[in-house]
Amino acid sequence: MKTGKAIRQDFISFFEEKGHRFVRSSPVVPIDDPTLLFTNAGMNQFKPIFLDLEKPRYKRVVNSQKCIRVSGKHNDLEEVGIDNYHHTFFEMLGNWSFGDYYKAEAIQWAWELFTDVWGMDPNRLWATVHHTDDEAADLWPKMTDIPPERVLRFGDKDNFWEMGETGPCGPCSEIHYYEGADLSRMSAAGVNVEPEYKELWNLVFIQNNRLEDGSLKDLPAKHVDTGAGLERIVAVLQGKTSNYDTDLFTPIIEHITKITGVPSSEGDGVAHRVLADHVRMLAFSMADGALPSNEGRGYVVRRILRRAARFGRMLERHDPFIYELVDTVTDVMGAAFPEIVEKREHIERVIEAEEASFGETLDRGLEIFARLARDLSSGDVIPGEEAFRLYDTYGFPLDLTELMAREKGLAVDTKGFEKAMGRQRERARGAKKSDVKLEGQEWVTLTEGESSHFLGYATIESEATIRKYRIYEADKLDLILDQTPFYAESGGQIGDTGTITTPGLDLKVVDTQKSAVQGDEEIIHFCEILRGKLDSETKVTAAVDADRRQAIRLNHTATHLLHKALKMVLGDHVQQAGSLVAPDRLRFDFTHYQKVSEKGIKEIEKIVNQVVHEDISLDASVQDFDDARKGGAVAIFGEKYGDRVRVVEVPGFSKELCGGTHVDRTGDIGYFKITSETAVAAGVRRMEAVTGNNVLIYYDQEISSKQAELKRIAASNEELASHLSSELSEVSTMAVSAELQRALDPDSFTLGNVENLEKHLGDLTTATEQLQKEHKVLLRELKKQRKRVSSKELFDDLTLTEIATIRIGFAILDVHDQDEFKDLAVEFKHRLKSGVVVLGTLSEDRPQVVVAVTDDLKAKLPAGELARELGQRLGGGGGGTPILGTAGGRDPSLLQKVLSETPAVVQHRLERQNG
RNA sequence: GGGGUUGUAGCUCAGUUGGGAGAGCGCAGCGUUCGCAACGCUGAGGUCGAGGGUUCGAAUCCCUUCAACUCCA
Repeated sequence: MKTGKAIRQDFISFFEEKGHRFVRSSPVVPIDDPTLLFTNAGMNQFKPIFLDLEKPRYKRVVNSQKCIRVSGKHNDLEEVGIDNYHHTFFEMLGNWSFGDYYKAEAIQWAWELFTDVWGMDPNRLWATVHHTDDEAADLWPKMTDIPPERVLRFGDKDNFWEMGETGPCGPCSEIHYYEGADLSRMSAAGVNVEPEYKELWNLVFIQNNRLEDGSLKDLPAKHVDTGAGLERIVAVLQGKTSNYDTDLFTPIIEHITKITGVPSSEGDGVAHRVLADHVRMLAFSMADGALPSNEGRGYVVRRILRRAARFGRMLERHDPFIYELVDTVTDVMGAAFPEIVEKREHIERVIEAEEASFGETLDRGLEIFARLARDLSSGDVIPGEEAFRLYDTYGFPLDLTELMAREKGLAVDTKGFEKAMGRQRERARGAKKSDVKLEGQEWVTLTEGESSHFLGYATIESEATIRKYRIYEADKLDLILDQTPFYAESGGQIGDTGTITTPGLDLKVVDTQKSAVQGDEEIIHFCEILRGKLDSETKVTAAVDADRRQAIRLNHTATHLLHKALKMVLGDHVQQAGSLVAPDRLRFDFTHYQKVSEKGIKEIEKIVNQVVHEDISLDASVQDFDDARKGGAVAIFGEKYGDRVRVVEVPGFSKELCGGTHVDRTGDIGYFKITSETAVAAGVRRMEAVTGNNVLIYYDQEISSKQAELKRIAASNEELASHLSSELSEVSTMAVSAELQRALDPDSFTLGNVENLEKHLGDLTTATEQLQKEHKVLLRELKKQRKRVSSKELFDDLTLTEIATIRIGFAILDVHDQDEFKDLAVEFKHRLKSGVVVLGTLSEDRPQVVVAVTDDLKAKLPAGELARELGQRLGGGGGGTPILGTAGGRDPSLLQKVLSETPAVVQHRLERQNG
């Protein structure tokens, strides 16, 4: 039996012998095509050639393309694993002619490969052509030995291929294979209808261009684009009816059986197929840089992983285990796709972390779903609101909810779900920062000519001419200049502030933004009028706030250094996910799947500070986008770049496409300090940092607040210790003061020396923690001591009386806290053996009462009821359980009186009960 | 940026119209045993995420805030 690996190689070798050039599969994550979530066909990487944007380097090409399909007309995620031939990840074998050979060769070679090389039974093969394509229909019997009656004609749906609404397209011709057991039952009527007829190879003849008006035009150059699913061909050649029974999948399925203990023959085998399929998709998407996240491509990855995890649970695996399968995927596919071998460890780690975090999410969701389903019976509909709550709050994907509902014979109100989702969208949109500021009043043109030329890389002050202005409030003015040193907010760097002046007008620039004005992108200066008013004068002096701009430059360069250091310490999966460069701090969001450890943060700081210390001179240059990328410059995904881009390089360290303003030398940054590390969303972390002088300010604030806290605790501990009689007090106060002395000693560090500041802050933190521990010990000791002393002596102070043979004891005491108060009442009650104890005290000048009743009397005289009565007499309230109640009021002078009324209250209660 | 959910013992979590903070597992000691596991007894371990407010009284109700998770943008 031929292996899948050999079959792939056969295909490539066959076409290489026919003069084709082998081209490596392009990444499954298309970086340069934001319109495409994943590479979903072999032609993706050749799209520019078909669109005539790029000249082909080779006229004949062969390849095996990694493809992912999770939605759209070709695939439905729900189908994957249910049947035997849908996949989220698969390989598309293809041969290509770019203006070279055409239909005759394509047809002849396809047939030759199938029947001669691979020895497929020609009696099982059928060909289809587009009903208008007489050329292909004639060629089939002519170029091959297929009988003419086995060439069938179909319409646009089956045999006309289009890339999109417009663009290159053409008729196609397919080869179908009948896999039924009984050849005599095979007939033309089954092709494109019955599942036993498998479409194996699609030969697309690109000869037309679809125009906007829907008409077709002939292309000057005709191309051949063919696609044959490797998995299906391997199934046919290995005599299997299921793709999952081929050697591309069986090692994975066996591995699943091994680690779950459930053979795929048990039940319908859906779970095994889903897992085997999904782990391939996960491994390949992650190898090419995708990461589970909550939007776009990353969200698709997450959904697939969650679907896999869900099916894993059907095999009784509730812990992360999918990541273990990656090993087998690399065994099967690694030779053809070395990237998954290289990235194996990374892939495993990401999958494991995501599995673990989803495990918790899933458990919660399953529980809520079970509760939901319990109240419903078969045929019922789960409300859209509930499905949405599962999704929105617990991250439980709708397709999972539907799946589980179907298992229980329930339906899901997906319309209601969509409605709830719509409301969510609206909320988010409504909260979006309004752009009202940029609309409103009309722009008035003062002078004509070039506008918004940015000078700010070289200078922060210049002469300029006002091009346009607009006034929307009496003292506010927006300006567009011919040229300006002001940087408009972009790439995370916030807009400059400063001044714009003429002899008759002083303006304060409060913000600078980029925006399209009458079709052109302009730099808009948002100004407040400090003095004068706009007259006919158009010449101005524009000056950026120099200190602020300088601080921004430090932070922006530091951001680049941080970005690179993160990649070095955490790995190449780190990608920028957002950034803010302000004068006082920088904020950097990036893709990473777990909290960055304390050690990692230190390491990152160290690397950045090392580069700062080396005082490297920066290079900035404008280059062609492609050259810049080839030179290794990092582009931010999702950012749009023009043909000409600015490249900012710290030679020997980092290189990024960036339009921002940077320092001249890394040494200008002075020092770099990370101030926080938090989560923004699952898979996205956020770091904040400060540079230069702000580092000192940061330490100053942190140290001051830590010192204040330390002093507060130290004072409190001393207060506690003074009440303690034991030796413990001396020991702890001594320890306290030693720590305190060291941490507060101003001579133990030198201001301006960052290492010392860092150490000092560390000392303060340790000292504070130490004192907090001691605080606990002291409190506990004090309580013990009080309890020992008080209970015996205070019992003697009780006033004892008897009402109807019930013993009543009451007293007013001094106590330190509520717990002690209650403890005493309980203890006194036990001493009485049978009876009622009522204690009163003043707490922060308010009367407090506790009532305790022994078990034998709790039915007759519930403590809570007595407390309620006493509380009312105190002008407050009360209540509690039958054995212990509390009460209180506001007027302290009432305490003595009310307490002495206790016997009367008991009497009253008993009388009411008897009467 | 805007929503939602969750923060209680080392871990997993209970905690009922607001009334003395709990269970299981784990940990320590003792007993049983030649020893281990198992078992029995005893014990330690909590700022109920933090800060305000309402109340006689808050883990519980209200507000603010922090953190984790999650969705939308």
